[in-house]
Amino acid sequence: MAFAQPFYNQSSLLRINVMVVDDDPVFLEIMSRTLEKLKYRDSSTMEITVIAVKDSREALSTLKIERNNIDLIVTDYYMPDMNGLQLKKQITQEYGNLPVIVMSSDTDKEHESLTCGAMGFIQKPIKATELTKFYQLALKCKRNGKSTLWTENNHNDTDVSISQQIQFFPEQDNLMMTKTKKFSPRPDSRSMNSSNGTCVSTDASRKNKKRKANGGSGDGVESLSQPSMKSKITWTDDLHDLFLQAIRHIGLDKAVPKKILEFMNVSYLTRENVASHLQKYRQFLRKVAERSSLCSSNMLPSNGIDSIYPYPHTREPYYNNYTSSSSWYGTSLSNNRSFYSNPGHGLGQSRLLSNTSDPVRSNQMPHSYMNRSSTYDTHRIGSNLTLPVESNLNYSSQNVGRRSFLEPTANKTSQTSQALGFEQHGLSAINGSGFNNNTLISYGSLAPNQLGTNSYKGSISTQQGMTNGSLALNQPGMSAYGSSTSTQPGMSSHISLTTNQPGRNSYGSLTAPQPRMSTHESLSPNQQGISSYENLTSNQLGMDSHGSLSHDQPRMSSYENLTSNNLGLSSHGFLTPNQPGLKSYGSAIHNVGLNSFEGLTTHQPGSSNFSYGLQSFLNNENTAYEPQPQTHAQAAAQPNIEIPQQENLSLFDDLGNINELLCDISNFELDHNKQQEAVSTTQFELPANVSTEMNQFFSLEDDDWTFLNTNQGLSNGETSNNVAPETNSQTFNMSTNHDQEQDAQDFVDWSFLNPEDLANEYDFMDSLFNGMN
DNA sequence: CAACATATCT
DNA sequence: CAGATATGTT
Repeated sequence: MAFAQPFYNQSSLLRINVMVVDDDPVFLEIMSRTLEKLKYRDSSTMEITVIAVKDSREALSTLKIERNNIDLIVTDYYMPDMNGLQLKKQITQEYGNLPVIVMSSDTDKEHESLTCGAMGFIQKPIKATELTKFYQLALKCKRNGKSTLWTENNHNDTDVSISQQIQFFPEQDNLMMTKTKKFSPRPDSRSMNSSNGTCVSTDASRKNKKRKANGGSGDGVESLSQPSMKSKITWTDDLHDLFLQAIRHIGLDKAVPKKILEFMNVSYLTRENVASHLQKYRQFLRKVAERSSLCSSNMLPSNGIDSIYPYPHTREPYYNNYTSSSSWYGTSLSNNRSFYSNPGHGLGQSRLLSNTSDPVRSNQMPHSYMNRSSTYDTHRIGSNLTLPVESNLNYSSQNVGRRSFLEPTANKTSQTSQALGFEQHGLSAINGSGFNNNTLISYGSLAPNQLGTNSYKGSISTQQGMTNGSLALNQPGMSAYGSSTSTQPGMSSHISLTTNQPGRNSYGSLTAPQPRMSTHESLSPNQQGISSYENLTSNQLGMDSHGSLSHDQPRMSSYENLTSNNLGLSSHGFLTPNQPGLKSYGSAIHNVGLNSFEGLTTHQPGSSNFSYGLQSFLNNENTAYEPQPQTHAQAAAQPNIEIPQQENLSLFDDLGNINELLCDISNFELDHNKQQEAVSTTQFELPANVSTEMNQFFSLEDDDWTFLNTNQGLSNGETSNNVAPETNSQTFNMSTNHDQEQDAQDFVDWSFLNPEDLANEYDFMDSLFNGMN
């Protein structure tokens, strides 16, 4: 790698490595040269390296190799293939939260950039003097240990002088110890345990077990000449989503770090990383569970939930699923059980989940608010609380000046209250918010206990109302356009959802125990009353699927492959044995009482072909069980069966854009190993003769820069309008270049059903089947 | 001893 | 606080 050496060949040097990405070669060169010229005057103290790359692809491949050596990334917005923000997201996905500054002549991109997690935005053309700010930022990030791997050796002192900032590299560990007492390395604990305090061998092996920066297999090529790259990984939402997916997939009680790590398949993650995160996650869940049990009497009454999900059998698997665990999760869910099982008290969320025009949480959220904001639609079952994208994203007009984009914690109550008609609650923020606000709107991180919240980014528990970002536990009645995790009843989500989410509507992956949902992607077991457009597995009652289905799914309707023991199914694809009462439009074998429009094979009594099939099905011929061995291919083919195409399904990104789901999400996987091509970079060998004063580097002056999250790397300070799948593999691409739309829902959206339809199982199924016919 | 859980540190 | 690291346990 052509530029790698300069990173390592100095013994004590503050190195700043800036990567500039721009497809305009002229600008790129000017920019790079200027940056190089702005080297700090004392080149023995600070060394600046500019890596110039011409496009996003090259930027990513460079990062593969030098991820941990890049302190700052400056990217143009408009570039072919992938714009600067897409690049940012991709970087975040693959390498964590590196500081990215977006450049564009288009000031309209400023807000988008900051919303999407860019650390800064700068308008082209750029004055040379402004470029020093890049170094300020790079230094700041480096100092805070947010951006690069050198965190272990970094001070966190905010007032550290530049001389103290000097970085040492591992091959100078001895030097480091003598020069900076703070940095005395600890003995390796395992070696201490295992070898009576003799930490030499294991310490060495561990210390030098460098994770490869290029996203390789992580096989730990040891090289004493390389620095120990122990970066502080950032659990971005995307990464956390993957983590959650892993937990879902493995099973909550069986999810251990190693398995999670294997599932996640993220090259730069270590088992320790996962273990640490898992620990925090468990703590989080426990906290939420405790809160839930404490607050359940008035915050989240099961009344509303139960009244919508009246089937006891539906609720049951819910709780039984995890009771084996004696860990935190068992505790958590047992709490949840009581949480859901207790008779409700009619406050708040039950109204959200009910078909009533009464005020939702009348003590907190007047009906006028609901009407005015169009945020809630009380007539939707399961609270498909679709957010009006326009109103949420329209920062102009009357909301200007009322919203804070950059001040995450300010208590700006009543700033938006008038717009929301909501007294002194209802602030809005673009960045992280961490307080107990009612009805706030946030485009950044949100913390617990935020009722009626609307968020575009990481949000955690007990937020009732809605969100447009990541959601964690116990968020009833919400609508999410990002990831959502468990125990979120009555939600609508456009991305991944995990367990225990009844009455939901999802456009992404769903896992077990989610009754009465509608989804457009993969679903796993024990999901009753679900409607799905992709793969479904066993034990899903009353479903409607447009993808593969497996066992034990009574009363389903499917448009693709079905396997055995599916009672009362309707299928438009292949069916396998023992599916009584089916209706099929494709191949079917061993089916009892079915109605088929294509090839049927043996042991299909009471079945019918197209000429009279539908009627026979409606006549309930599965009760007239008469074996009628048939030759295959006997039935007439049913032409032009309308099968909803996966390609037509839509996903919504965090900002409400519709994204076409082009590929099967099951193909989605992280692949950090691809694209190993050589990195071509341009280095500029210019004399460092531009003297820039020290204080220039450390004083941020007010000008037309906008900075967001100078403490980059904090996951809650970041925003993004995309989620995991978007940024990753070739097999799952969503374009963000769609106009904002909201209503392209070419599927059976159960959330639009009348609540009474869902209150009765048969009515419910009728709705389903009628919809299919 | 690897892997896990938990405690503590930064 | 989030993530890393140390320590105890299986």
